[in-house]
Amino acid sequence: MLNAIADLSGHSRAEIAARTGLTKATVSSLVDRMIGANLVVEGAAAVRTGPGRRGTALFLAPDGPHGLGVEIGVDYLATCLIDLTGEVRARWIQSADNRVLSPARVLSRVTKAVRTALAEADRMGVRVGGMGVAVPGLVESATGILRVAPNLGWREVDVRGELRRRADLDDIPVLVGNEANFAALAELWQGTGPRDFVHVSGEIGIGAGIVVDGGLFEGVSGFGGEIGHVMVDPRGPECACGARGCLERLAGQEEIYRQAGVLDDRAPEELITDLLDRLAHRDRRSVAATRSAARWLGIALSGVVNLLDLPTVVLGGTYARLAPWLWEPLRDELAQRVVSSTWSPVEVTASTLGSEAAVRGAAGSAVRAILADPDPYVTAALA
Amino acid sequence: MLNAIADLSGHSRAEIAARTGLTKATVSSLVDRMIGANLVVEGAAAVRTGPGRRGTALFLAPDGPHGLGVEIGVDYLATCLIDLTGEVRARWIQSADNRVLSPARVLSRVTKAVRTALAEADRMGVRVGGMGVAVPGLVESATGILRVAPNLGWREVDVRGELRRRADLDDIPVLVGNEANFAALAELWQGTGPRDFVHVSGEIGIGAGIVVDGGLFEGVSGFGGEIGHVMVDPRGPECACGARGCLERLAGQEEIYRQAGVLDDRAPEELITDLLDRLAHRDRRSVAATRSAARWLGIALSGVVNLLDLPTVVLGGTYARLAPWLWEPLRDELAQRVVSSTWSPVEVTASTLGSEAAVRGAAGSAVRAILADPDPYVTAALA
DNA sequence: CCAATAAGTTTGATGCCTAAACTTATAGCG
DNA sequence: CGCTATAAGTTTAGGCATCAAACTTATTGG
Repeated sequence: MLNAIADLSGHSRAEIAARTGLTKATVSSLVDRMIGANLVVEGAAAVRTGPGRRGTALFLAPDGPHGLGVEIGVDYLATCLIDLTGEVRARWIQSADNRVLSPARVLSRVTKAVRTALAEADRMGVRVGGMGVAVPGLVESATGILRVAPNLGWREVDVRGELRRRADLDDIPVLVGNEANFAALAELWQGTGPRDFVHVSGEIGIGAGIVVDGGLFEGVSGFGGEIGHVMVDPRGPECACGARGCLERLAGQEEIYRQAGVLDDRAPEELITDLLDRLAHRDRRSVAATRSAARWLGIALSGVVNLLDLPTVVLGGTYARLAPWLWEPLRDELAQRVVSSTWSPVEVTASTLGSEAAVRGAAGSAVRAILADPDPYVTAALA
Repeated sequence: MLNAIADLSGHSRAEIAARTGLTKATVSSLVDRMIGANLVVEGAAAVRTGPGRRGTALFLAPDGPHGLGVEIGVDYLATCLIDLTGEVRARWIQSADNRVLSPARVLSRVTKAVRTALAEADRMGVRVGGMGVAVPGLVESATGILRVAPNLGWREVDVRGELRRRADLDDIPVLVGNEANFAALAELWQGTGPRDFVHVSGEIGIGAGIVVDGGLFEGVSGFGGEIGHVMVDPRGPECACGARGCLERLAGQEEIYRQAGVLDDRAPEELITDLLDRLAHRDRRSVAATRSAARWLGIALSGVVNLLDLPTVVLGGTYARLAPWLWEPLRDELAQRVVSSTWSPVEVTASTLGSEAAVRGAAGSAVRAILADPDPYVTAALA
C-alpha cells in the first residue's frame, strides 16, 4: 500500500491525493482502513486561509505499532523503542566489551535487553510490530545470518534464528542488518535531508551506507557498502585484513589516535574527547592526523561518488564529531577527483544523530516495513 | 505490462503462467493482445513427452518493431538494426576521427547514417520502434544532454534534440546514454549470463557499467559507472584530468601500449594486433605492461565489488581481447582485497561481443523499452 | 444570508486479474 | 479403436482496487 504517503505528516486527505496522483475517493478509503488498524489518527482541523472547508490533518498514530531497535556494538549494547512517527519512546544503553565474550553470552544479554524492552512496551500499552538488529559485520540479507564481523571476532552466527529462539518473539518480524546501513537509513528518515547520498560511519571499522532514491542499496547478498578495505595507497601500511593501504588502516579511528599521539587503553569516549580537546587547542599533531585521514577518506569517497553518481556525502559516527576538521581537505579531494563536480559539486554534511544512528535506523526499519506494507501487520493485529 | 515474460522465448502460455505466477487466463489474454500488436508470434507445437495436449510455442516476432542503435565512437561511427529477439538484422560501420571534427559535422554524419538505416528498415518492411545512441561521455539521463565527452572534446551537446531536429524521427523515442553502460546492457541481454555484474570497457577511456538485478545502475543523474578516474596510486603519474594516479592513466590502452613499446601513430586496430602478437610470443615488456594494468584494474575493481557486492566482473572492449593475460593478476587482487571473497569468490569473465557491444546495447535498449511497456508502441502503431 | 470555494463521501463504472469450469489435443492402455 | 488420464488453452463470472462524477459538509467573504 502507498502508506508511505502518510509520512507527509499533518496533511489532509485532499493534499495527499494531490501529491500522490490518487483520487480523493481512493485516499479516503485507504485512510479509513489505516485508521481502523490504528496506524493513522486524525488531528485538529488544519489552518487554511481563504474560503472553503478545512481539511482534517492526518498523523501517523503515536500509539500505533512500535519498532524495536537493537544494536550489538563492539563495546556496547543498545536498544530503543520508536513509534510510527520515528519518535524515540524509550532507550537503553549498556557498555560491554563484546569482543571478549562468546557470541552465545552476548546473545543471551541481548535477549535480556529485548525482554526488558518488550516488557516496557507492554507497560506502555503498545504493540511491537517489528524489530531490527544492527551488527558490525556482513549480514546475508536473504537468511539474516551474520557471515563475519571482524571487529567482533564473530563468524557465521545466525543472529535472527538465535534471537527468535531465545526471546519469545512468536510472530514479530526480525530484520538483521549492518550497522552502517542502518545508520544511513536513520539519517535518511531524520529530517528532510537528501534522498541520495553515501553515509560513512567511522566507528571501530569504517562502513558506508549507500542510499539511492530514498532506498538502501544493499547489493546482491546484502554485503554492499564495504568501504573499509578499499585501497587508497598501494605502498601504504599493511592492514589486519592482509592487504596494503586499506582506508580503514589509514583513516580509521585508531590511526587518527595513533598519529595524534592520544592512543592508549583508555575508554573510547575518553579518547575522542581528548582528541577533540586537542583539536580545539590547535594541537599540531592532532590537526595533521585528522587532515590526513580526511584526505584518504576524500580519495575513497571520490571513487564512490564517481561510480555511483551521488550528490551528497554524509559524515556519521566519529567522523561527524570531527567534521569541522575534516571538511576542507575532504571537499578539496572531492572537487579535484569527482568528474561531475565541475557543474554540480558534491555536498558534504555531518550527521546529527551521533552514535545513536544505527539503533534508530534498526528500529526505524521495523516501522517502515509496516508502513510500506501494512497488510501483514493488520492481519496479525486481528489475530 | 509483464511482457518481459516473453523473453523466455519458445515457451508455451502455460509455462509462462507457471513461471510468473499469473494464471493461464491472464497470460492468454495478454498474449492475445501482444500477438495483435505484432510483438509475439506463435510457433510450432512444442515437443513434450508424456500425455496431454502440447503447448504452442511463443516467440517474439522477428518482424515486429526493430531497434536502431547508433554509436558515436571516438574514431568511428556505427549503427545497427536489431529485432525484438535481439538478432542483428543489419549493421554499418565507418571509421572517422570524430576528435578533429566539430560536433555539428559529426552529428550531420550521424544523421546520414540514421537515414540510411531507416531507409533499410523501410525496405525490409519493418517499423523502427525506438532508437538508442551510445556516446563516450557523461549523459544526463533526464534531458539526454551530453555534458562532457573528454576523449571526444565535446561539452554540452544536446544529442537527442539535434538528432530529432536533423533526421525526421517524428515519434520514434530516442535514448541517449554512455557507451560503457550500453555495452554492459548488451552483455546482460546476450545469452544467459549473470544478472549482477560490473562490466569494464577498456576503449580509449575506461568506463564501467553496473548491472544490478538485471537492471542498469545509472545513479541520480545518469553519470554512474565512472571508473576511469578512480585513484589507484596517490604517488602515480599525473592524469589529463589534473589528478594523480587515475586508473585510466595507469591501466588504459595508451599506457599499456606505451609500456609495451608499441605506441606510435598507427591505427588503433594495428596497435592492438601488434600487442596481441607480441603477447602470443611472450614478449617480456608486453606481458609486464599487461600484467601491470591488470593489477591496477584489480585494485579498482575490488573497491567496486566491495562497495556494491557484485559476484561477477566482465571484461569488455580491449580488455576482453587481452583477457588471457589479465586474468591471473586480476583474480589475485580480487581474491586478496574483496572482503566477501573467502566464501564466495568473485568470478571474472570476458565479453564475447567485442567492440560491437555498445551499439548492440543501444539498439537493445530501444526494443527492451518496447517490451517493458508496450502500450506507447501499440497506440503509436495504430495511428 | 447567499455565492463561492474546498474537503471529504457516496455511487456506479472500469479494468485487471483470478478461480473454476469447460473445450481441445495428445499419450497410453486394454 | 475407443476409453481414460493428463495437460494446454479458453470462457465465464466475480473480486478488488481505483476512478470519475455527483453529492454533502464546512468555511469565507461580500
